[in-house]
Amino acid sequence: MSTAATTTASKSERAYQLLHERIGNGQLVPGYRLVLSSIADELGCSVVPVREAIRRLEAEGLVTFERNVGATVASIDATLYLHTMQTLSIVEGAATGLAAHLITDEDLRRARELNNQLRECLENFEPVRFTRLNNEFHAILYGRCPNPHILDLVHRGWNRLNAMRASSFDLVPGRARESVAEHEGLLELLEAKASPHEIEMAARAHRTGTLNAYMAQKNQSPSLL
Amino acid sequence: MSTAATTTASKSERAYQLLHERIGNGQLVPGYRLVLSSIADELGCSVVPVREAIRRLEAEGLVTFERNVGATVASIDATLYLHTMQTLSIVEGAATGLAAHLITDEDLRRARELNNQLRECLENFEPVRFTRLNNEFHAILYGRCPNPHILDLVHRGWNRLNAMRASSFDLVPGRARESVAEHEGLLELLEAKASPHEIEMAARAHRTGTLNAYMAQKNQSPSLL
DNA sequence: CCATGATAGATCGTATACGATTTCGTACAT
DNA sequence: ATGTACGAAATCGTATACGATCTATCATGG
Repeated sequence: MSTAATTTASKSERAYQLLHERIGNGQLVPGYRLVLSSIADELGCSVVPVREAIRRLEAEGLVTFERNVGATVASIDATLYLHTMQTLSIVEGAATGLAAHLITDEDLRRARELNNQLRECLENFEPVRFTRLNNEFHAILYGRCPNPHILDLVHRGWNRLNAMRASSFDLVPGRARESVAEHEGLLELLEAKASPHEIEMAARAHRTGTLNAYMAQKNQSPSLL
Repeated sequence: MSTAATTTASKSERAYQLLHERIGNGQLVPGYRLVLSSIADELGCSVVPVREAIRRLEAEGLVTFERNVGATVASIDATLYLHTMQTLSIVEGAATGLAAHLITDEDLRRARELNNQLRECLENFEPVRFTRLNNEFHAILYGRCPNPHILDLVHRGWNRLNAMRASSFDLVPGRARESVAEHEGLLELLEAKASPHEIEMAARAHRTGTLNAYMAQKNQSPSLL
C-alpha cells in the first residue's frame, strides 16, 4: 500500500538506524552516555527495542556496553583508530582484489569521473563533499566483490572509521591530495588488468597511506603497516 | 564468594553460550528451528534474554532470523562455505602475517610439537582430536597478532566454519595429510624469519588449500581463490 | 580535613502480558 | 481431486512492571 520505503520496519530497527546515523554523522560524540529510557522516550517506544538496537551497535563496535552501568558511544583512541584502519585496509584491499576481474569499463569511467570531482573538492575546499565522493569512489572499486561476507566487513570498517572521523580525527589536509593521486594509480592498475594480488596490495597500501612507497619499491614485499 | 567461574553471568549470556556451543559441536544441525519460548523453558528464564542471545548469534552468522517467523540454525550451502573459507583465509592470513615478528621460539616449539601430534592423529585416525589440535596450532601462529579486531574476525570465521564442519562438511581425508605438510612449510617460513607478506600469503594459501601451488610458483602472484 | 560507610537515586536485567503477524490445517466450492 | 478461503494455533514484537546492581551523595568518625 505504501509507495514509500518500508513503513513496516520494526521499532528496534528504527532505533538502530537512528542511533547509527547519529553516531555516523557526529551528532553523538564519543563518550556520550546512551540511556535506554531516554532514547525510548524520544522514539516513543519502550526500552526493549532500544536495548536490542544498542546491543547491535555494540557488536559493530560503535558503542561500548557495561553491565548494569549503561552504554556510551565508543571513545576514540589512537590505537583503536590504527587497528580499525589496519583492519579496513586488509579487508578492503581483499575486496578490491577480488572485485578487480569483475569490474566493468563503465565502473572505471564513473570512478575516474568521481576522482576528477575529488580534485575539484580539493581546490574549492569542500571536505564534506570530498568524504562522500571518496566513499563512492571506493565503493565502486570493491563493489563487485562476489563475497558478501567480505563486503560486510568492509562496510563495518567504514562505519567505525566514519564514526571516528566525524568526531575528532578529520582528514589530514595533505593526505587528501596524496589520496587523489593514489586513486589515479589504482585506476591505472585496474585498466591495465594487473593481477588481483597486485591490485589488492595497492588498495591496501592506499589505505595505509603508503602506496607511493609501495610503487617505488614494489619488487620488495611491502610491510603491512 | 564463589570460587567457581563467574556465577554472575547474565542469563542472555548463558543462553548465548549454550546455543553457541550446541551449534558449534553439531547438536543443533543447520535448518533446526529455534523457538524462543522452548529455549526459555529449557533454560528456566523468559524469552527476552533468549531473544537477545539469538540476535547475537545472527550477527555472527550462525543463525538466520526472519521477522515474525523465527530463527533457524544457518543452513549450509557450498557457496556460503566457500565465502566463509575465503574470508577466513584472508583475515587469518593477515593475522598470521602481523603476528609473525612477535612469535617466540617457545611458540614455534609448541607449534611444532602440535604438528607432530597431528601426524599421530592421522595415523591413528582421530578426526576429533585432529580438529582440536589443528585449532590450537593455528591459534599459536596468529595468536600474537596485536590487532584485536583482526583476531576477532578470525574467531568469528572459525566459529562459522566450525558450525559447518560439525554438521555436514567434514574433513576431506586426503586434505588433512596435505594440511600437516603445509604446516611444516609455514613453520619453516616462520623460523627462517621470512617477510610478513610472504608469511601472510603462505597462511592464506594454506587455508585455500593451495600452498603447494603457491610454493611451486611463488614468483608469480597467487590468485585469491 | 580526609576516610569510610550508609542511604537514595538512577539505570540496567528480566519476567510477564498482550497485540500483531504468520503458518498450518480444514472445510468448501469448483 | 484440486484450489481457495477461512479460522485456529503458534510464534514473534513490544509494553509494562519490578527486582538487581551500580553510582553518587552525604553524614559520621578519625
